[in-house]
Amino acid sequence: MTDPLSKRRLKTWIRLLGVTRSAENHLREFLRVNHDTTLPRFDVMAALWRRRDGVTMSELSRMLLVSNGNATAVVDRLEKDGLAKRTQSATDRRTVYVALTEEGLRVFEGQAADHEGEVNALFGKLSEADLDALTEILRRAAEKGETT
Amino acid sequence: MTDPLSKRRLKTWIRLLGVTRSAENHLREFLRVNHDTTLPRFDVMAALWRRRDGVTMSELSRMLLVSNGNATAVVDRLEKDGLAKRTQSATDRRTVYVALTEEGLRVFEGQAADHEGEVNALFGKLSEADLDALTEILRRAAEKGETT
DNA sequence: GCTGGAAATTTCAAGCTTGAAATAAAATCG
DNA sequence: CGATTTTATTTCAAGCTTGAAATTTCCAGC
Repeated sequence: MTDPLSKRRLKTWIRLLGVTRSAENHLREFLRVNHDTTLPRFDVMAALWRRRDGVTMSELSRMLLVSNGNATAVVDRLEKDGLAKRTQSATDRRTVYVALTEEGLRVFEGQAADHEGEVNALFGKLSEADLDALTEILRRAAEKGETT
Repeated sequence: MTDPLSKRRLKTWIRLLGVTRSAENHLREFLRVNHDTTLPRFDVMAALWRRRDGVTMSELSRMLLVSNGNATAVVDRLEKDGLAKRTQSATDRRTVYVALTEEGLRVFEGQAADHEGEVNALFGKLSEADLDALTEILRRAAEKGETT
């Protein structure tokens, strides 16, 4: 039988997508204008910053929810610009660790502070209660289980 | 002065992005496997279906929150596959209307029913109250005003 | 120690996406 | 009217992204 909430879930998903895209577009423009960088580069650098002691390419693509090939391409470009570097694992010759360079670290930290400010402004209308509620709903949404 | 909620807003935004990407990845795979199509094509067709009496290229890209060049490229491919067609405006020779063809309409309606079912399953854990709350929070988030 | 399968990464083609520049047509206004 | 500006679309280069295939290395079981 058809779920009576089906249409509402679809509509809400479309709204969610709209808000997310809109915020992404805003942040993309912000990073481009103020830091001459792109969202994918920023995302990769953020992941590398969060795991400063080293990440493998696979972990990186899992963290960012993108394909392996994608991670390879973005890291290639960051490496070419001297912002990231690869290191072969000593114990497993298939594995490659990626990390920010000194410069990458410095550059990212400058971007990150600004980026946080922009996100804060973008979602300035959300109160603490909103954030709590949203977090809880997102947690439940991520369960992707059956209809209640 | 620094906003005490700033870090929480950032964290919530990252979660929101994670849930959205995860759902998009799932739906992309679903459309690929079951309907041999892609998310961007589906999105464009959905917009054309919603506005069956015709949309201009500009309206289309605004609806989807993508660049003009992007809309052009996707519509080009849909047109090549006989799923969409362009028509010159009679009154303004700059303007182009896009619409689904008969086949496009038929194909989309098949995909859409399935897609809705998949979204419903994906967010099956969200109750009606959750959907109400989420919609309200998203509405507020979209206001992008100052901190309260 | 072999051998077959699993895992980590890269490569590649095709499609997606942006932002800027180019084209063309319409609107504004002196 | 004619010049300027605005609007609609396309084109293009560069970067992003996927999914599949290729490579290399490790691991499990014989």
